[in-house]
Amino acid sequence: MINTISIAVCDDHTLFRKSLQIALNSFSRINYCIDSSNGQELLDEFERGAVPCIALVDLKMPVMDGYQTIKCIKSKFPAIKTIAMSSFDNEFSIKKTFKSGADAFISKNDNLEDIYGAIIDLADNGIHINKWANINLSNDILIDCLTPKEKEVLKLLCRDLSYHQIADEMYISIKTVDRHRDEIFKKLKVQSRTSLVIFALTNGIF
Amino acid sequence: MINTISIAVCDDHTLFRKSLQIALNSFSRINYCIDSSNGQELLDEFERGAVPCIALVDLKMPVMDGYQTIKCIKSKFPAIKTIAMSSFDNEFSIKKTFKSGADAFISKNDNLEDIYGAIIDLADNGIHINKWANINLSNDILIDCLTPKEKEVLKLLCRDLSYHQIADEMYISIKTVDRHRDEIFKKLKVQSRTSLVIFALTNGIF
DNA sequence: AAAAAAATGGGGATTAAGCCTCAGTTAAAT
DNA sequence: ATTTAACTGAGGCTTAATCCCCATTTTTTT
Repeated sequence: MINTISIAVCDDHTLFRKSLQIALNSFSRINYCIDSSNGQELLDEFERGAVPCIALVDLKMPVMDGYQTIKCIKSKFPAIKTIAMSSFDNEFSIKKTFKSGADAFISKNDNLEDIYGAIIDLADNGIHINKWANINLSNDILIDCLTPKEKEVLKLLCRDLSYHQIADEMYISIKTVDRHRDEIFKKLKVQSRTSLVIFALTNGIF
Repeated sequence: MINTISIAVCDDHTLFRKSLQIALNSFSRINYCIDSSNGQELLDEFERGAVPCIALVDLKMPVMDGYQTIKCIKSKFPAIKTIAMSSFDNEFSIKKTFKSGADAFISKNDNLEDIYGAIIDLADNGIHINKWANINLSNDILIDCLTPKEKEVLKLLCRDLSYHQIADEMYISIKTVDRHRDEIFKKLKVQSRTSLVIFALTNGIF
């Protein structure tokens, strides 16, 4: 057990990042806290030798999102414990987070004490039993039940491409695109691409 | 000029709200800082007598959004200076913010010093020349050029209602809905409701 | 009072979306 | 080796969306 804990905060919103940094520094056991505005920047810091005990990573970021960032950290710096932070506390985000190898998940609706609790747990025991972890991660949900091709079609549908354009992009026939769309609609229980876009954007899917 | 400044922070994300609160309290001239998670709660606090010098209000909140909240504050507690905070620093949000009667606009991409600067300006001089204010607020942009009826149609289009449903909702004919839509498309330069939804959601219009 | 902007809605046309069934092929899993 | 899941695509259909044109009435502005 280490008494002083070093932290890295990674979030694209400066106001949040800097505030959280100050807030965390007010806890006695946290001795210092670096910050960066995206995943790439964070990894660069680590390469330069500024390696913390724990990294707090926002999921929605430009350049390199939180999932990718956590994956990279886990492969290059396995000693660093990672905590994902997200505004979207739905099953999809949480599941994807743990699949990326994160050690904990914190919602932006949680309290500072929750995040500090996770930090302490990870620093002292290397593990944190997440309050979000039991949100039935067992049964497949929503986008997770989509096949690779269906996900690709979904992504293009949400970029407002027509069937024709999607067919061109994927080198398949319009009819196949239509079949994929049909499956997506049934699996996600929607009847229009508008619903799909609303779903994807409000849940932070892409 | 008052030496001690009291603040209220209103934001639905607990983690951000509490962090900002701690961060602001670290500035010597800020003596205390209350917080609430939505506009209604904030106004209730004010009614109860907890009236601060300055209110920091997030624009995107449940129950009552930032624009409405600022309007209410300005009508019921005109002495309180308001600063809007937003993740969306586009012309639309900024313009709408000042129309609501806000005294300043702060992007969540700004630094803590920016927000502290705005607070000091407002507390000492009652005015803050915003770095965002000169972002050509003069020429009409995007959604702002829509008529009231067009905005209503836009809102319903983004809720994935069909023309038929919109017509029913607004007590007008489908043909009129179609004409409104036509105008919206031309004004916002889009060709599909999907683009419209993407535009609205990624810019925090609704 | 005159002009401009907003709201209304009809006619009509093309295109895209959505929905269903069926069926062959390929790849993965048991 | 056989079942299962994924990918592929055809035919055909219905409805909704998109995009023109036009005209009238109401409201607002000048």
